[in-house]
Amino acid sequence: MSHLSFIVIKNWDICPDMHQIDDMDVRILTQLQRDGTLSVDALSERVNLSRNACWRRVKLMEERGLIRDRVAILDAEAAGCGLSVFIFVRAASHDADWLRQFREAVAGFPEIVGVYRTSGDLDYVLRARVSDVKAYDRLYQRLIAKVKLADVSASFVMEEIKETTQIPLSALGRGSSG
Amino acid sequence: MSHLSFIVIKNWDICPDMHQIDDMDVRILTQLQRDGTLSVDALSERVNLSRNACWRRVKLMEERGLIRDRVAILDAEAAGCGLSVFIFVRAASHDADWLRQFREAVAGFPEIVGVYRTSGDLDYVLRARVSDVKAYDRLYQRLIAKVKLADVSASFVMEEIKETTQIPLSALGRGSSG
DNA sequence: CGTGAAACAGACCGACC
DNA sequence: GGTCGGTCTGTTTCACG
Repeated sequence: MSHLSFIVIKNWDICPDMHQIDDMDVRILTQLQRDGTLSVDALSERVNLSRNACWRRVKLMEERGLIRDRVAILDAEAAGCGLSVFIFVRAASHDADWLRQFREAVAGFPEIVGVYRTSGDLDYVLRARVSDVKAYDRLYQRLIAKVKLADVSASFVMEEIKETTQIPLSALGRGSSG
Repeated sequence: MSHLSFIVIKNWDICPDMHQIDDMDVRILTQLQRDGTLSVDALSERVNLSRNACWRRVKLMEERGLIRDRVAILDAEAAGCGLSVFIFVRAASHDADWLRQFREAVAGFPEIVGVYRTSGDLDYVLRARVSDVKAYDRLYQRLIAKVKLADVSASFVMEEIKETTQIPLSALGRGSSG
């Protein structure tokens, strides 16, 4: 496997307009996922490419939407949102109207930082960030007031063992460390 | 409640060195959580503060670790990691040695982007990003080969309804929209 | 906190090999 | 893809009110 130095993107036969990511792109993206403040100069040095070629690649990946955005990541604890909660939800009904209502509800709560429909088409996993259990309860009350839910159960995060925004690029074509 | 315009940080009586975040800081952080590429100039204009004062606040919050880092956020789909999975795990044993082993294992897998110990002290929620179900199975096999686990169940994400890195600052002192 | 300014770094974008 | 060099924008740090 090690003679394959390029990365194979899934769906490239289905999506012909999807562009290939090569090894150099992976190196650049790996750096930018770690530190988005890197100057093109510093970046080009780390990935072993000229300033200009590096800049062109970054711009291209930004245009294509591969690099979606650059943001500041805050310390949740220091920002007063030290309590993270997973909320497991079962839909009260199955129709499009309910889903629309649910979408609008969760979109309106900044405390809810993630909402995922999971396999089964009935279950949802939510993630919220609040200051404490009292704040969670207020969120819960406001949520169920806006949308009908069957079976809501919360799991409070005691410890964040790992948490990263980095999409795993090194594990695409081959096995990763493990 | 609406007469309280300042933000109350939890634990400020426990952590006397923790600094207060005022309304202006919240405005700045809100902007930077949305767009980390904002120049100090553009930022100061949006939050209604002078260039220099704005710059001083940003630097201070960076020093204090409130602004943990600035990173590039990639499009997972375009990066070939379109499948997101929640993995629910029960620990096989309860001792410190197992936990150490578990920590090291998950740290070594870039596909595993989140690991949370949840209330009960026995349950863990993991989140992984992989290219497809086959890649998930490979990850699963490698994971259970490294660490003993009881009850592993996976939930595949069919749809990401909401996903943000923004810590909810506006919902700290008062109720948020909802 | 605000202004202004100066010195420097970095982004951006040609032209060319 | 690499190099050169220009312009312009943005950062960083002054001094001063």
